[in-house]
Amino acid sequence: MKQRILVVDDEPEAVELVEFNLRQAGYAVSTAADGAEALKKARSQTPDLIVLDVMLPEMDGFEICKTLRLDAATANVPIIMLTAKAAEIDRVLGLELGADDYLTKPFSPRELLLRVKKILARSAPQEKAKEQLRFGDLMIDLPRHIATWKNKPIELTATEFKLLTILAQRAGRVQSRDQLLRDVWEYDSVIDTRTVDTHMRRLREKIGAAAKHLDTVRGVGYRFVE
Amino acid sequence: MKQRILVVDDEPEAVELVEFNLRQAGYAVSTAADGAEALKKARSQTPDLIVLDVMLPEMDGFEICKTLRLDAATANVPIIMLTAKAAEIDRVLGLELGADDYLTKPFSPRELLLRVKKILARSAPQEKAKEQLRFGDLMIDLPRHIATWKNKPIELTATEFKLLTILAQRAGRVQSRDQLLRDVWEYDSVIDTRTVDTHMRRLREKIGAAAKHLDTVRGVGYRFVE
DNA sequence: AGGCTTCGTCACCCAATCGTAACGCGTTCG
DNA sequence: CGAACGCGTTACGATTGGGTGACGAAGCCT
Repeated sequence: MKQRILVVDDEPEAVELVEFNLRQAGYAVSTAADGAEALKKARSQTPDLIVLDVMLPEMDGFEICKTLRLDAATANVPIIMLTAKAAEIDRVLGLELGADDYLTKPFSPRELLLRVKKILARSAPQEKAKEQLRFGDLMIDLPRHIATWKNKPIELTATEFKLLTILAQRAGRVQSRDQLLRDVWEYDSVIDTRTVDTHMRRLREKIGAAAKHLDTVRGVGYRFVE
Repeated sequence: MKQRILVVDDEPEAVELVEFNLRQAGYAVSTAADGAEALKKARSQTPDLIVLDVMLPEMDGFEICKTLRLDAATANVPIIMLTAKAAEIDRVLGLELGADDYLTKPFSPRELLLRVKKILARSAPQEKAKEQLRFGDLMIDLPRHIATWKNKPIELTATEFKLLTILAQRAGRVQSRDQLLRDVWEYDSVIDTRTVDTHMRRLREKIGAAAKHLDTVRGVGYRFVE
């Protein structure tokens, strides 16, 4: 599966150049011309890397960078800043804001690729086999056994946590009650299927607003929607 | 404790400039003027970072870099390469050889500091995690086999200490009783899982106020929280 | 050998958690 | 249009999981 890179720049030529080179190198590329579009795409696509120009109309690169860092969904996406000014203050700000690297324009495509490759190589191994699930403001951390909503922890019992996890891991696909009993309660369960309902209810109660992710499919079972 | 940086360059002026700025920033600095000296000091002092000029008499920066990477004692020390040539090939080589970053001369002291700080910030927490753990007023010293609370020593038995250590090293992640039995008691243990409970109790008793770090996750296991 | 520490196991107890039954409401279907 | 059905909701008894105290065995030191 290709890694996705979001390129943010208001100059079409610059975007084109960068996009071409990144595609050539085998990456999937999205683009955005302004801050609003950048934030929207960053959030919806959660790319593996963002190449971000500092000079943008309305919201500049620093603003975008800050905002991205504040949102749990994009806080960990590495960012490479592009700046036309060689002025050092820009660089400092760029790095201290949480950017992972920067390039001063004009830069060679080769140098860009080098930086991109390096950053991705560093962060790739961190993508531990789905140890952490994120859906908007909802976060589920398997090893920590913690679920949070808007960074606030949700108190869940062991079964509730497992139920939520199973549903979230199969996001989009409907799970029948029998299926859930097998996966959450471990097969062999001679348990009433209505038990699932009760636990779903308790789960919904506890996760509050996040309950919107939990869909009931009448006559079939339950489904986690993103 | 200050972090040590080894600066390798054959031009005394360059060394002086870099050394001054790094000291100013609070780092301990060693210097070397050629490859042989660099390798020797790198091995004997195992600095936290090496700033390495490419252009050196006899053995050049690339050679040194390769050699450092081959030696287990220095394989993981981050390296920042300095190059006077803007030629890209140098950069590529520098990064592909395992250098962690590079700077082209002339560079500003501020930019160097920025890079240094960034690299150290990335690798520092990994190193610390090995010898000494700190969580607020609680300190665990692995090599000394000592734990303290507000600088006052806590008397712990061998198993208690190991249990605490394992939990602290995996801070945040829940450890099941079986997991703990395997890691603390060494696998093969035909020990009752309830034994873990007892030791947890004794541990909590002894560490007193620090017990707030030890969380019970009902139905799952135990977790060390920061 | 004797006293002390450390360790593993057991038994007891309480509270959190779980499974089930019962009730009620909206939906579906004959 | 009404009965059957499916699911949410509430309530409650049963179970489980883990804290706690106690005890014997093994190791360690003097």
